[in-house]
Amino acid sequence: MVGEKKRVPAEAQTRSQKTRREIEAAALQAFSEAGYDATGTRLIADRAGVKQQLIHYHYGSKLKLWKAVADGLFDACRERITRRSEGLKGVDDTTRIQLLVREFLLFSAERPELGRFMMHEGGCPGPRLTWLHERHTRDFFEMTREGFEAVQAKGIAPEGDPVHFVYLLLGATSMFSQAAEVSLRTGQDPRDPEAVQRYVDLVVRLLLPGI
Amino acid sequence: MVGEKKRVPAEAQTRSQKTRREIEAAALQAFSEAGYDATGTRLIADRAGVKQQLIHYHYGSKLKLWKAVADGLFDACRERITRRSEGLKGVDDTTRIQLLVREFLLFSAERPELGRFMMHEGGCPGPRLTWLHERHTRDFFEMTREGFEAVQAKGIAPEGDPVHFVYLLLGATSMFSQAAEVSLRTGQDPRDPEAVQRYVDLVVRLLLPGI
DNA sequence: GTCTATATTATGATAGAC
DNA sequence: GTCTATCATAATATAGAC
Repeated sequence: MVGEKKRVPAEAQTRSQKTRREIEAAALQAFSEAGYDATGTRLIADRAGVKQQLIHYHYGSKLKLWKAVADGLFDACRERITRRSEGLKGVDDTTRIQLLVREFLLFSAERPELGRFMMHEGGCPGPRLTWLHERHTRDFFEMTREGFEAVQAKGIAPEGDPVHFVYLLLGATSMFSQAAEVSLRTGQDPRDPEAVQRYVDLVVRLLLPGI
Repeated sequence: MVGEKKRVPAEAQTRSQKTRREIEAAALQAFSEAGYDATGTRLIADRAGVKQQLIHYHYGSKLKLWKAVADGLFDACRERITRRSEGLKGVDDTTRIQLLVREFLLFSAERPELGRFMMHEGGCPGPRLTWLHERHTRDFFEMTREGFEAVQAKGIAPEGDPVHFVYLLLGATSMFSQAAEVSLRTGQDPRDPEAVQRYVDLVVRLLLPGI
C-alpha cells in the first residue's frame, strides 16, 4: 500500500497519485450513479483507464475504495460549508443560516454525487450506512438541526419539528440528484446556473418565509 | 407463460397466482431497497420461498419481472390518487390540490418503495428510466404541475417555476424513502402515523402558505 | 507500480425430470 | 407448476512476472 511508503522516486509517487485520483474520480461517478453493489470494479477501472487489479493494489478491496471515495466527497462538502461559515463570523444568525442553506444547495447542484451517494445507502440499514452516519453525516445533521432551531426561535421559520426542516432541505437536493429524470420530464437541465439560482431562491423563501 | 393459458384447473391457477404475488412482493422490496442491478433473482426467490428458476418460468426474464413490479406499484399509486380525486368532484381547486398533496404524501409514507424505486432509476439516463417515464411518471408529473399552476394563479402558492414545486413535493418524500437513515439520526421512525401527520401538515403549510 | 494469468464465487438463464 | 442440474458469463480478489 502506498500509505506505508516512506521514500519513493518523485516520478513514481506522482504517477501513483495520478492513478489514485483517476480511480477515485471514476469510482465516485459510478458509485453515485448505481450504488455500491451494482458497481463493478472493472467498470471503475475501465473508466479510469487502468486494469481492474490496480484497484486492489491501491486500496486493498472494493469496500476500502468506496470509503476513500466517501471521505473525499464528504470532506469536500464539509470544507465548503465550513469555509463559508468562517467567512460569516459576526453575521446575525438569520443571515448566516440563510446563506449556509444556499451554499449547501449550490454545492449539491454542482456535485449531485453527494445526494445520490447517500441516497443509495439511506434506504435500508447496513454497515455502510452506519459507517457514513458515524463518520460523516451525524455531525452535519446536528449542525443543520440546530441552525433551523435558531431561526425558528426568531420566527423566521414556521413552527414544526426542526428535524423535518433538515429533511426537507436534504430532499430539496433531489432536484439535482435526479437530474436525469428531471431532464426527461422538462427537457431542461436543472443544474443550469440560472435555474439553480431560481430554485435556491424558492427553497429559501419557502423554508425561511420570515426573512 | 401463464398469460397465454386459457383453461387451467382452479387449484393450479390459484397456486400460480399466489406464487406470482409472493415473487412480486419480494421483488418490489428488493428492487426498491437496492435497485435493479444490485438485486439478484436468487435473493428475490429466497425471500419469496421459491426457487430462482421459477422467476424465469413466470416472467421470462429479470427485466420483465421488474416491469411487472413497476406496473403494480405505480398502478396502486395512480388508483389511490384517482380515487381521492374523484371523491372531491365539485370541491374548489385550492382544497382539492391541498388534499391531493396530502394523499400523495400519505401514500409515500405507507409505501416508501415508490420513492426508492424511482430514485434508483432517476439519477442517470437509461432504458428503464425512459420506460418508466413514458409508461407511468409523465402523466403524473403533468397533472401535478398543472395543480401547482392552479394554486399559484390563486395566490395560494408563491410565485416560482411550478416544476420546482413538483420536485419539492417529490423530494419531500425522501423523509420516508430514506427512513433507515432518519432512524439512525433521530432514533425515531419517520413513518409513525403521528410523525407523518405533523410532517404532512408542515409540508402543506410551506408549499401552500396561502391557505 | 502496472501488467498477465487465474482462483473462486455468484450471476441470469436454459433443459429436462416429475 | 415446480423441482434439480447445469451452462456461460461476470464478479471480487490473489499470485507472480516485469
